[in-house]
Amino acid sequence: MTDFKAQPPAGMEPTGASTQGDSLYQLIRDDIISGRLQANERLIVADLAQRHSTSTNPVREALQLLRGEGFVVISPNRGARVRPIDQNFVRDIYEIGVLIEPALTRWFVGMATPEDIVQLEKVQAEIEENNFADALRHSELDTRFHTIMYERHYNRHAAELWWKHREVLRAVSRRYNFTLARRAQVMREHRQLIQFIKDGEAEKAATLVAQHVEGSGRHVLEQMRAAEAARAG
Amino acid sequence: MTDFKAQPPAGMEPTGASTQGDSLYQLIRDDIISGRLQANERLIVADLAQRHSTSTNPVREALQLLRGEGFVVISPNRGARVRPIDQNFVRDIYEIGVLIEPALTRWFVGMATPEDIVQLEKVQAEIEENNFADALRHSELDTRFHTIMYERHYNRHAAELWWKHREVLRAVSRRYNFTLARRAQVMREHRQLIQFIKDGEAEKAATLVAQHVEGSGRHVLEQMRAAEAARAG
DNA sequence: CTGGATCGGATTATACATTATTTGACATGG
DNA sequence: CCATGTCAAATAATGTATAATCCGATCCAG
Repeated sequence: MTDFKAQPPAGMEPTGASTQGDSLYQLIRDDIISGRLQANERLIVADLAQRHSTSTNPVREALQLLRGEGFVVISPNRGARVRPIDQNFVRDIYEIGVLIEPALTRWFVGMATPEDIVQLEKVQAEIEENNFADALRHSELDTRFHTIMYERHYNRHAAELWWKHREVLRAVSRRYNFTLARRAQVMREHRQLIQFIKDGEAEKAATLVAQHVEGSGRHVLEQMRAAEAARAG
Repeated sequence: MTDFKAQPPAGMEPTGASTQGDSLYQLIRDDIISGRLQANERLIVADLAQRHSTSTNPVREALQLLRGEGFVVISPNRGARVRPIDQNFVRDIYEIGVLIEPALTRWFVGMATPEDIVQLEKVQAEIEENNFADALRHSELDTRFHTIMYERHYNRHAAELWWKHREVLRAVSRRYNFTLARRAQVMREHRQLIQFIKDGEAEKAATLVAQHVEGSGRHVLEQMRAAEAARAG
């Protein structure tokens, strides 16, 4: 049984935080993602420090990190607030993905070894086997699939950017389900992608990935819209 | 006399820092850019606090900010170091620019008003008038030129990313001169770009911008290589 | 509506405790 | 003698605690 916790691409943890700052970052981020913290809610340093029984310094550090990832907005002298993860936010990130991922893919096609293909096929087999039964697991596997392609890219900046965005998107989409249509499409595109990589069809692979990411974004945005409509109606 | 200090696109200061943290950020960043701080030099919190006569807290904050912009590398329990702004670093950033800027441009072409065109032409006129005589001024004007195109883009993430990268690149290229060939090319491309925008030729404008950014990156990298060779030889 | 008074909380300043890393003296095995 | 390993002191990072200031928002009297 393979574990299916998504790992950040080798040698690129989001670090820059100290031990405690880092775990605080995790905790607060989870609170934001899970919705325990409302959108736009104020994040009061003293409160957070007390709630997690630390002093204020680590809290500030964690907030800075969260700001960097886009989960929190800080305005000088007015403190931090939970960033509302709204449709615009998600759209922005997907759009950047549509621009960057094809480039990462194009490079990967030129560099892929037979072992890489085996890896991809193995993960894809797991995805098919799981067949969306366990949503969380699907998310992790899907992330692993793309990580295999991107993690060795020479452009560390681009790969890092991708990973950061990926984490946000994973957090968001965790709240929704895949429609049947989307499930079929994901499978189709992954299989097709593997084929293109095998054939060394860099351009086709890149185009496909652009579609894949865009489709994924469109799907999540639909879900968000639907959920919002439900809430309003 | 227009001032030619490059302004961040409206409503998007990179900050999130407090007054003092912010000015420290500026100061340290300048020290890094100007070379007063060596590559990989350790940034000791207590020292910096003393040098700038503040306490350690704002210094920590400033370092976090600098880390976010890529000027500083922080490793847990080992503190902060000046990030060597090497060729890979610069290449990575330009490559991302080549992916993102064309998309921003494409949108701008569809949205540009006559006033925008006037603005662009005015800045371009200033650029031509200055004709690279004052390098710093050229840099600011060139930045302003592109800011006009990007600052109103609906994708705030993308625009912000562009701006952050722009600041780094401006810092780096400040150290070098434009070759004659590059000067001519920049002028040509700007003029051509304005024309495409006037004609509503979004695709052509996008392609041209990709070239423009790539050319700019290539040029800076050449300079860096040359400088390094000179240092070694 | 306008100019303070007030309040919450961010920001800054200190001082100190704790912990991890680095350094250099010294010892040991080859 | 040199390479390697060990250990303790020195160095800084990190975390805690507390107080002083400063800023922005709100309330209130005029």
